[in-house]
Amino acid sequence: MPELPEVETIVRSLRPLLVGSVLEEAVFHRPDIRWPIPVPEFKKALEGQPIQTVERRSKYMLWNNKSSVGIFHLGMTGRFTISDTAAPTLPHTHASFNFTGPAAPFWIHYVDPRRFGIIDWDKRNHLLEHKLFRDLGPEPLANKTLGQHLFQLSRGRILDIKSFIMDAKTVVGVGNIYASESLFLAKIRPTKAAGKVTEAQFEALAVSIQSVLEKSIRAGGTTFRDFRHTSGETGYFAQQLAVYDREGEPCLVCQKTILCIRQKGRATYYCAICQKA
DNA sequence: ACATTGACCTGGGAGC
DNA sequence: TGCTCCCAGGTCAATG
Repeated sequence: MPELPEVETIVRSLRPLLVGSVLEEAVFHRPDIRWPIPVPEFKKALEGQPIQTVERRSKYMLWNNKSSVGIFHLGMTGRFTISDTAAPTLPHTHASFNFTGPAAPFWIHYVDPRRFGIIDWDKRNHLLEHKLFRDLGPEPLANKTLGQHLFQLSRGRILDIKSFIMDAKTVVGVGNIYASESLFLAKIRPTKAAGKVTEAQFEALAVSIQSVLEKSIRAGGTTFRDFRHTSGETGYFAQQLAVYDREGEPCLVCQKTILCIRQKGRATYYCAICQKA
């Protein structure tokens, strides 16, 4: 499932295709995924108009036309496929979007077996007040003050640092894989209370979050079970993971066994030797 | 305000 | 082979 690097990779691959193309028709094969899709409103706002920009905010992909924005979240198992036909090629295809433009007409299919994803829309100038966007924290990439932001926001918090950085109100885009990976890189124990993490540790953590996300984007995103690029290739960042999904295997730094614990029901991987503080 | 838990779904793999 | 159980990359809503 897509974390931030996967969504960024998908956005970069779809952008050249979509920008300047006209969304002729949006077809919804079922009216609800995670939540009901506002089908008539979406069609009215997006159909018949050229896409001006395609961007990512948090793990959402946004299709902007002159006045409206289409909002897409891929949940845990979502993907887009590109096709030259209207017929869905995969099971669990919940929506299909027909584009015309400079090149031949094409269809983008939205596929999400588990239906944890979201399709919505808003007026472009209202997006920041949208329920899904108004409480989001800052983007982690190209953010020079991330360390300070995390430090100040964490004072007094007893929540463990791993859950703290996974909360999108703290900072967006740090999912379960990259939370474990960045804490390992920064040598911070995942169970430590966020409020006890020092300013210097947060500076190191900010650097680690950024480097692990950027490295994954360069590699085309992590792939485990569900994520594929729109073109169908798998990403290959998984080969570079230091601790995630490596329970029982030796730490790449000290050779001690990698441990797996649960925090808020989610698996956390770490090295007890390298992550003492 | 903050912390914790449950809920939403399907599919794949492990174990019997 | 077939059944059951457990797990999965997210995040919102409801509850203390």
